[in-house]
Amino acid sequence: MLDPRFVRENPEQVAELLRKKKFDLNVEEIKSLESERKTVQASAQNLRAEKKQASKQVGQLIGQGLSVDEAKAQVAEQLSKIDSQLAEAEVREQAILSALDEIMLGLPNLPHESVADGDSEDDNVEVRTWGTPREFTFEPKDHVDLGEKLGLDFDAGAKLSGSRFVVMRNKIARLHRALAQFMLDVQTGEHGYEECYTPYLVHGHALRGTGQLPKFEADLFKTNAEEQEQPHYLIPTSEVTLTNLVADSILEADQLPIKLTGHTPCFRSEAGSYGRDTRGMIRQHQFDKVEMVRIVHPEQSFEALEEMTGNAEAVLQKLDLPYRVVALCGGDLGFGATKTYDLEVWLPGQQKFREISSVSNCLDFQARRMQARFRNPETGKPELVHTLNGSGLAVGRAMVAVMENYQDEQGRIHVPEALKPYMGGIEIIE
RNA sequence: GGAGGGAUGGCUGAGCGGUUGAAAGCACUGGUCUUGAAAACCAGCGUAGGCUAAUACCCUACCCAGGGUUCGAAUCCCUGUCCCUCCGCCA
Repeated sequence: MLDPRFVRENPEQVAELLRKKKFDLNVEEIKSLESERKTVQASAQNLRAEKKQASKQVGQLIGQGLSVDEAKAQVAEQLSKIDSQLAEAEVREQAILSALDEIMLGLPNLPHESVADGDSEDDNVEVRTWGTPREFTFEPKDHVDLGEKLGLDFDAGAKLSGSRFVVMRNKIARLHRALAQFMLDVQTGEHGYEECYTPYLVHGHALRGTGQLPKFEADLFKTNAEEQEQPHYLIPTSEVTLTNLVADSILEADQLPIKLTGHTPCFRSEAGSYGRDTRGMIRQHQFDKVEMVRIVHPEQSFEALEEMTGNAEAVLQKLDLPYRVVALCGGDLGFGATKTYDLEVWLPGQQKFREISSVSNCLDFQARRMQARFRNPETGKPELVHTLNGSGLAVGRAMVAVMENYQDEQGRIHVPEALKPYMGGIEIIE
């Protein structure tokens, strides 16, 4: 959430910035709701003050020896007048406040000044590339063709759960597990992240904290939808659980930065992407990811963004997979992010770079929703922290990249050097 | 699944339905004292909104959340969430 105060004091400026993100802010609506809020709130407050006075008077009269009924009678007429006015004022007040609240919760984060203009991923800016795509002496296959004989079974996934699910078997399943273990070891052992195991099901408030709710409910899987009970949602990423670990807390300055990582499955309904990437495991309803989250001092978030991007890159470099780093343009930037770098790995089967990691700085956008603060020693006051999150990396897509980049003419996969310690002696997947 | 207990300010922890936004202690901040520090003593110390030149007054709201009773609710009732104890079941 943006600072409501900033929004109402600078609606034009906010609208201008949000245009870069392709978000249309209705400035007039905000202005009129705001001015109405002020007048309604002021009158409701005055009425409450009067009512409070009257009630207090009853207490005082009783203290002076009047009976309760006599004391009540003294203020009855006055009170009934106040009550009817107050009831009306409160209805309006609540309607306006919830309308404003809904608008505020729906506003995306403001893009950083360094973010380029643009509508889609085609306008993202390449920052750097690493590695050289391998020259094949044969026609490289994509992971679906390669996986057919190796244990990557999309038909079995569909049989159990429908489209966009997969079953992995044998050495492919092992490779998938090895990748996750390897990534977790890199992030904990070499980059100082604390390993976490977190729930895969969360309450709505956690999703509200990181920004998936209320706006993106359609992208989530929801459980026990029967009314009454508070529903659980399957996490779309462990950014949700890792980041919300600091919700509703006031941290000491010396606890920062907090660096967390975890390996979890992620569940996405992929609403609105019916036609995209229907082949293979690029876009699944369930996939694994090793996530990185940092909770930092507000002055250090951009530095942390660069570092975290490097932390994700390290995994690709160790796997010797060519990739490029792009800075997302305004139109491609996510809801909570002010700036995002995507890592795109080279896929020989598609002859394309494909997203394998996304690292974002959310500033205080999530912290404000979560009420995650730290005590600033300079002011002695609690202030909002900054949060960042990034994939380090998406396990399924990393496996796709390994398969396609390490294939040979016979359709076998040669296990990358870095993964050998995790493969129990398996060097070739066939 | 069943039976109980609990949720109060940064923390611990009081709080007969009526000047209680809330005792006390700790922590923190300023001061006195001291060569300095500690101790001791004094004072201050929540958040948000409104008003305002103002981080000054004043007003309103907030004692887990949402409803309700009442002239008046931190205090009574209902629902939800979370935590704890016991029983049952269970990997």
